[in-house]
Amino acid sequence: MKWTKTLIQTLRDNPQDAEIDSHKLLVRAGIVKKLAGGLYTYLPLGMRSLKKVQAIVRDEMDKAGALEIVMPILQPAELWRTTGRWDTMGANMFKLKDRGEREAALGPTAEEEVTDLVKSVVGSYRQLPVTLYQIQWKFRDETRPRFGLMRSKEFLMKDGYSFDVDAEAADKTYWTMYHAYERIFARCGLKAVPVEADGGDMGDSQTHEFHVLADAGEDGIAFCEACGYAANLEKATRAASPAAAEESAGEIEEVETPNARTIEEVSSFMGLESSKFVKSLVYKADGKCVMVCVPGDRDVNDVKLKRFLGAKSLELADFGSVLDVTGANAGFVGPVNPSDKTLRIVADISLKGAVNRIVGANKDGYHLKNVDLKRDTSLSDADFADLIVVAAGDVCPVCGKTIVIKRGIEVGQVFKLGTKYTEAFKAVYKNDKLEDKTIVMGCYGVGVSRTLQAVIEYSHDKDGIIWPASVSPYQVCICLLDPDQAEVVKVSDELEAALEAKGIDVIVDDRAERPGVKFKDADLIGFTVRVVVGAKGLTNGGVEVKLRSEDKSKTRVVKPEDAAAVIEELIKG
RNA sequence: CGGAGCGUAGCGCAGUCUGGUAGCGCGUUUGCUUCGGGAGCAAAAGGUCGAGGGUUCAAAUCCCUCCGCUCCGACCA
Repeated sequence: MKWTKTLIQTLRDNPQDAEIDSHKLLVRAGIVKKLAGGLYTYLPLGMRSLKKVQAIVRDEMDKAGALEIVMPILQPAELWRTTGRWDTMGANMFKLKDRGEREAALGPTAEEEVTDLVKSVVGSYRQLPVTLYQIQWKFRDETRPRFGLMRSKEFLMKDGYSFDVDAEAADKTYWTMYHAYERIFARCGLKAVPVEADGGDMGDSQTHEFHVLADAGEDGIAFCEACGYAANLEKATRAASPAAAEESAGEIEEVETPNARTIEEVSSFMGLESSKFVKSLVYKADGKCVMVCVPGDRDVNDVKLKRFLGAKSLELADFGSVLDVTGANAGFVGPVNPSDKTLRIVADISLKGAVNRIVGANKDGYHLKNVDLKRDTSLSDADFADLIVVAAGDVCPVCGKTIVIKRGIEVGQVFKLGTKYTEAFKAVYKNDKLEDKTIVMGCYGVGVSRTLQAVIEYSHDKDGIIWPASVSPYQVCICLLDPDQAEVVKVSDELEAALEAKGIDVIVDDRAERPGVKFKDADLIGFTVRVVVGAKGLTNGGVEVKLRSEDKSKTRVVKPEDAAAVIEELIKG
């Protein structure tokens, strides 16, 4: 392909609306162009890379025995009502009506759609197991699209769904997919780490997220470098021990703390460390108020709390309810003697046995000193649990070493769904005794467009993108320095043909530009291999071959007739 | 949905406070010179100043309404 025959626009300046490197580079290198918030056009270069990621995903899915299908993006509301997700997913879905007032949604995912399909196609255990997948555009009405393709309203996703006869068979399928995912990301040039995640509404279902570690990542992950424990912050637990009884409890005492509401304000007002405080938050679990106490320097983990309480819904209580149950406004509430004596109080395990803490007094403008949680509150042993978000320095629940926190970009997830969807749809098969059995499901997602950006975030430098050969828009860029000299053009054309004959895709920068411009653009776009073909080089013995990942000073001068073979080796290596 | 900021040429920006012929850099087009890390000179094209309404002799600028975008937060099977 000749540069002048395609459509490439590179930009010198960073777009004003981009925050992270990969987003800036996506736009500057002419990979994508924004249409509106969260909506992007894939330009010719971006389309090529996107197709290469898709091809890798497709290849690994096929090898893992999954069958490709494609289902409608426009999904009838009825499907979603069957599982109740028309309402529970509600605001995240783009919903619409046709001229006959029939409701539908642009698919944000397809569990319902695929389960409905399988229910009508599968009837016998002989047809199982089966795994179906599609690579299809998904739509989510994100409250806040950001970071380019990272979180957009419309994105390309590979979604796969497995159907097995029982949990044991589903487990086997799960790990088949897990290993396929490891290969997919490795082939995209990524180091993606599987981390344990929370099963959400699916109860204790097993699930792993695949994350590419990056400072720009949106998700926090707890890691133990000693034993390899990795879990996202919703899920991560810690080996927490009750507070050591180092000191004897003092007399409880009321302190005036005017206008000091937050832990930060109160601790600086009183001149004490925030860890000496107990942060008390009032939540509504299934509509009923619950107070949660955690150390002042820690955050409540909503997922753990919800699970501990066995609640279906959980949200922070409104200010009015807080006042009703405690007798004070938010900022001055605490576990000691709330106005509602029936208020359920729970606390993080690390507060068990804690003495001499400071808590809100349930009286505006006051806090209590020297609180002994056992002596002064209604908390019993059963009210303590691991309820906080793990933080750096916590103790690994597996090996007891120290946990570190890193950030990651979630590029994929594998999930055991159990029978949540198949029960809702009554998707059953007949076993060999002609008994109806509910099919056991799993689902497996890869954010294809997000993976594309993750590659850039993972692999770039100050000059631009550094594409791995597997997903580079073109694997080789020939910088043709003297396009007006027939002899030079001939060498370039022959090399282009030789590379293409080897199945290597190549773009020839045949623009009437100065060398510097071509080098800058080649670096910015980041083609895996750059070849310089020019009159000067040819008189000095050949063409120059350089990997984008190599230092600028590093070049190989290669005889033109040997170049294709050398490049082939470099790409393989 | 709350808080903040921005919207002027394809891209990046100035001009708005203090109303008076719409500017700069990059990019684009043409010509000449240059030619190994985003060249120089010369000429040129390109704008309903986000939209609508109002004030005024006069509005990019002041006022009102709306729309869009970005960031922080909330949200994210």
